Amino acid sequence: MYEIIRKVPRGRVATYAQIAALAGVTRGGRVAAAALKVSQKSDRLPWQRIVGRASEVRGRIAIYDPAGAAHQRQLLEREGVEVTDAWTIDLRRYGWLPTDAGSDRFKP
DNA sequence: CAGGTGACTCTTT
DNA sequence: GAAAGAGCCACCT
Repeated sequence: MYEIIRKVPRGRVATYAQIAALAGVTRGGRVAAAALKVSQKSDRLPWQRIVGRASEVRGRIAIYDPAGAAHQRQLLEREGVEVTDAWTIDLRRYGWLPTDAGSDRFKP
């Protein structure tokens, strides 16, 4: 799962459910979230690019801790992702399409 | 084996 | 569209 997360390109974001699905876990949003929660800094993951899915076209920063959320926001903006005042991201503009990185490396 | 949990999300109002 | 509620899945007690 970490390998999949590392494939999300700069300036793009993916949802927890999306990561889980690519890892073979349908409706495993919470699982992906848990995986990130226990990850260590040494894992060098672009964790800031994984967001919750607020609707069909909107992603939302899912960090509850205000400081952590602000941090994620800063990291995203630094790489060109626009985050709204409501802590949401337009997935139509910044959402990652797995085909971008060649999903062929994933074997069911 | 039963029950609880959560950086989630899908469906129904 | 937004707001609730009910699911869901891997893990841990």
